Amino acid sequence: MSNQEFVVLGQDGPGGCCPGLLTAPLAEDQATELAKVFKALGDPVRLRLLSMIASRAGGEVCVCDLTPAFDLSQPTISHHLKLLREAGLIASERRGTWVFYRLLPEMTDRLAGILTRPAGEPLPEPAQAPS
Amino acid sequence: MSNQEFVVLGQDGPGGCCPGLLTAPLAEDQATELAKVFKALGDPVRLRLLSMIASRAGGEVCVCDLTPAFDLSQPTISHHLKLLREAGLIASERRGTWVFYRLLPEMTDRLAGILTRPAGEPLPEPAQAPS
DNA sequence: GCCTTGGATCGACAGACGTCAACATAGAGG
DNA sequence: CCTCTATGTTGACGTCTGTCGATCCAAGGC
Repeated sequence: MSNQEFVVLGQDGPGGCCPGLLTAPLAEDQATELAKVFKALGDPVRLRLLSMIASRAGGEVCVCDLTPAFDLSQPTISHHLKLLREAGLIASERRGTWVFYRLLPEMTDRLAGILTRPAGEPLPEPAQAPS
Repeated sequence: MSNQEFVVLGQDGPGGCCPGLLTAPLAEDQATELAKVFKALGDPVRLRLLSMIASRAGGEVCVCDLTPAFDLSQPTISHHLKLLREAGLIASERRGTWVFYRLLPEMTDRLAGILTRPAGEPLPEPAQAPS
């Protein structure tokens, strides 16, 4: 069950966290890895699942509490949970009969950092004729 | 050209910004709107395009500077730019012969806020048997 | 007017994605 | 061992998405 295929993401610069996406042109392979995570977030069902998991007091949710919240079959929910897990956004653990999911805050933190622009952004000025 | 179909997103609570996604279960229509934006980010080409636009000194990029950076046809790049525009992430403006794109930082700011968890997150404790 | 150049749009096609029913698997409890 | 419940996996199906070539529109220069 704990076979999450962690997404590694082209690492943070040695000095601080996350080059940015908004500051540097973003290399091709970094873009590919990042896109997988954003793609996992690009579905309403998965967003709601993640939201339900993350906002749960105690930090863990049983699948049996997630499934009835949707008009979807159980295999479909399971499929979406798998995608979120493969994206490195959540982790699962079996305890007895039930499987519990919890948020992996490292990934959401990373995304938030990637989408945050640096404080001293240069003021935009109209560009001239291009090259 | 300025016909960006702004994504509205179920609004921020009156007191502060962005209920969170990580704090409350996220309503169905909010999830749908949010998913559109994340889906726009869920492609390596669009991520690189956004990155190139956002990191450009001056804040604006001509399409003619974006297209040659990819091994893709010009219509394909134009298609991706359209999706980013419809997601509310960028805006375009024609000046003379060329079309310039610029980042709309409101949307990336909003996403960053949505992915940021509140400071005092309760410590996760193993849950008991579910309902 | 015509031609050229920069971009957007259209139509088509292969591949990816969301969904389901059917089946498989893992514990719990007889 | 057998059965029942809770989840994951598989195979199939229709739809959406990324890509292209062909075409069209806008602006400039002749």
